[in-house]
Amino acid sequence: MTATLSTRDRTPRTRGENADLMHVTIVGSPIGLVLVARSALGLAAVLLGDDGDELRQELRRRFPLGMFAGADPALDRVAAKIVALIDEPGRAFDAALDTRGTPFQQEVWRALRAIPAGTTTTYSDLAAQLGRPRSARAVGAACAVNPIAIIIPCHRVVARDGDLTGYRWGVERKRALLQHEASARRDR
DNA sequence: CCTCAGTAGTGCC
DNA sequence: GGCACTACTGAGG
Repeated sequence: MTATLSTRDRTPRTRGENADLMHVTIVGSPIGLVLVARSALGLAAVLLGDDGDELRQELRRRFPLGMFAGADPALDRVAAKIVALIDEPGRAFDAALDTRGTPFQQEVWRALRAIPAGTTTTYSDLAAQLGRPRSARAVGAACAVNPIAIIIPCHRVVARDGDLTGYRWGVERKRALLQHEASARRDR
């Protein structure tokens, strides 16, 4: 089927170029700091890290022309939901997303959202699922630039041999997320 | 354990 | 259009 993108479709060169305003906040969580950015269209970034300045730099790298403002009530609610989702991975998250990427990236990110908490898939399985069985490496590259951690659960993709391979925000964080999701599922 | 080739998508020139 | 990157994978040493 043809991908009908519910979010804005941008070419690589224009990614992040619109200079719209985003509200930004940084909150603490069991896995470190979480930067949350929200545009008028929805959640635009969830970045993980240990240092607030580094998180702000990463946000700037991803949205070179973005204009950033402090927290607002809608953003606070979304941030609280995200932290809750880290604690209870099975929880639903229904807020709108403003994902910006190439059509291929959008496809990959959409597929990632269908991976249930407590389970994993592999880069090659995901590629096959998208009808591109030889694109495992490209899938990995798309995961690596996922702008919305946790909500787009790229941490649930592992190598075919079970190795965690990589995680934009640290393999140790990926391991922690997966272990917590596995145990949360057992507890149900 | 290692290297290597084949591979698709992306970004920079 | 070219070229050098990847969070890949399977084969071979």
